[in-house]
This record gives sequence, C-alpha cells and structure tokens, in this order.
Amino acid sequence: MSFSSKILDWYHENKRSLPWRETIDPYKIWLSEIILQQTRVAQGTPYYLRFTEVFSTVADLANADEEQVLKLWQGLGYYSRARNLHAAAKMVVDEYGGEFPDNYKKLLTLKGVGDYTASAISSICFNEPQAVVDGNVYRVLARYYGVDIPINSTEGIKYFKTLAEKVMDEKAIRDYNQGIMEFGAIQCTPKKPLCLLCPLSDSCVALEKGLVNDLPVKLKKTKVRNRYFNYLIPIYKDAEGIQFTRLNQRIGKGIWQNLWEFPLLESKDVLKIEEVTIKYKEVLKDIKSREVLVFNDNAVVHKLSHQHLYTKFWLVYTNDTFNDMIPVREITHFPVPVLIADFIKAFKF
DNA sequence: AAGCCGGGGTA
DNA sequence: TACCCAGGCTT
Repeated sequence: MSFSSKILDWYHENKRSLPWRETIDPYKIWLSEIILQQTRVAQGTPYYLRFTEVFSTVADLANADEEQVLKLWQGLGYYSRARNLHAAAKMVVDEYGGEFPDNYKKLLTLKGVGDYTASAISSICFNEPQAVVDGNVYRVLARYYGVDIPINSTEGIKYFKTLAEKVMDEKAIRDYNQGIMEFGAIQCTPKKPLCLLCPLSDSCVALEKGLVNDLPVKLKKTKVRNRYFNYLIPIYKDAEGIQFTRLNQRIGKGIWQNLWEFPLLESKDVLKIEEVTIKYKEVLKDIKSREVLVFNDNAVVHKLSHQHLYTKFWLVYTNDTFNDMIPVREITHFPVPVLIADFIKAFKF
C-alpha cells in the first residue's frame, strides 16, 4: 500500500472532531488556518469559536475596527496575523467583491496568506491538488523518507515541497492534506512518537536506521535578547477609589504593534526605586508625582520567542489630572499584551 | 539567507 | 531547559 493510502486510512480511523472540520466555507477555513499558524489546536480553538461567532462573514470582519480585531486576538501572539487578517478581509470585500478567492494563486495575494495557507484553503475548500507543508509534514516526510536536509534551509523548503507534491493523493487531497498533518500531530510527534503502533513502521527509513530522534534536522536556534521594562502606572485616585490611568499605543516596528501598554521606561538593567523616581519624568513629562511605589520587587520575566523582558511595574500616584486619562473601568476595552493583562488582573485597580 | 514576530504546552 | 506549534513578512 502506498504512503498516501496509509495516511488516508489512518486519518479516517483517527481524526479528531474539530469545529472547522464541520465546514468547507473558505472564510471559516481561512480563519482557522491563520489562527493555527504556529499555534496549537488547543490554544487556537477558543479563538476560532469566538471569531466565527462575532464575525459570521468576511464582510463583518472587514467592517470591524482593527481595535476590536486585536482585542479578540489578545493572548494569541504574533499580532501581525490579526492585523493582516483584518486587511485581508478588506481585500476580499474591496478587490474580490466579497467572494472569497477560490484558487491557490488568488489566495496567495491575500495579506498573511503564504504557501502553506493558500495550499490548505485551496485543497480543503476547492479540492485543488496543492500539497501542504507545515511543521507536521516536515517531520513526517523527513522521518519516513529519511531526509536530513535542514527543513528551514532554502534547499530544504524547496525539497520538501517537491517531495510533498510527489507523494500526495491528488484525488483525495482534502483528506490527504489534513491526514498527514493530523498524523504528525497525533502519531509522529516531535518527542516520543508512537512508532510501536504506527501503520508506517514497516517502511519508515528513520525507524529502520534509528534516526527517529534525529529527524527532522533544523538549522540553529534564535538567540534571545534581554530587555528591561519599567511600566509607570499613573494613578489618579479620589474618595471613590482609583479613577484614571494612562495607556499608550505601541506604534512603529517591534513587538506588540498597535497594542496598548502603560507608559514605558526601558533601561539597560533592572532599576531601583531611586533611579525610577528620577527618570520617570522623562516618560511622564506632564505628571507631577506625589509618590512612586514599586508593585513587584522582583522583576517579572516575560518570555517571548526571541526576547526576555525583565519587567517591573511602578505605581505613580498623582493628585492632579493629566492628559490622555483613561477611566480604569474602561481599561479592559483595550487590546493589551499578556504581560499587561496579567498586571491589570493582579493589581485589580 | 537571516532575522523578526507571542504565548503556551511538553518532556 | 530546550523545543515546538496547521508560518509569513521584512530586511
């Protein structure tokens, strides 16, 4: 039996029941694919359910404010996906008359849709014979065919795409594509794959040669940069309690683009209160502080894939009103990074 | 070709 | 800790 036939048989026996498997509406499939980029099914599923509930159609999504889209996306990470999602929805409405593109080539023109996503949508929704190559597919093919070309090298990307096209089942592409990914996620896992009861075990090169734990090969890891964040939380309080604070929107390049955060003082090392009581003025130019208190004595370490953020939160109490005051009761309306959301939750305002 | 961009789960 | 997750975009 061929590789693809075994994958298909395995899939029909083992596929999970997932919300986006109930439909072939390209809008819904696209939504699921963007959400699942570099994201586990378990983490992405609640977001998929919320997005499809709030935005039933691509036009609903296109007509929303980016702020609302980012708020719904809050906590998922890689926020360019959300910004591109919104932009692509507008493209579908403005450039494709509200009708979702129905082939690989046109899908590629959408912001945030690359080779993988265009292949997934076109095959799942329109039965177009395009082979998907995601992290699961790299792993399954590298092991089964014993390929040690680095999967993230230019050569590897081309090689595995060609190999994937060679071994795919064009006639059953919809199930085959989902099947090989599901197989990688459930059976041929990164660590401790279930080789003992694997339907491909009698012809898997990596298993035969004892290379299962060495494949796939991936080029180097990204080095992590340390950064030191001091969030200055302006606090205007009256007899009723804390009334106002301030949030700024992150603009330009870098992390968390278009999300909101408290006024930020970045430093070259962890700061002590003496340094903050002097330097806070550079950030809060218009605010006269009555008192500065540290919220967390030990810096919180927030870990991104490529940066470690050593973060202290400083409470800056003032007796005067100031510019850009935000009523604290509205603070949850803003899309914020998890680091900020965690503080808001802990501080309780 | 290499770097950038999150947050969380797993062993 | 280190690695990975239904990747794509920018430089």
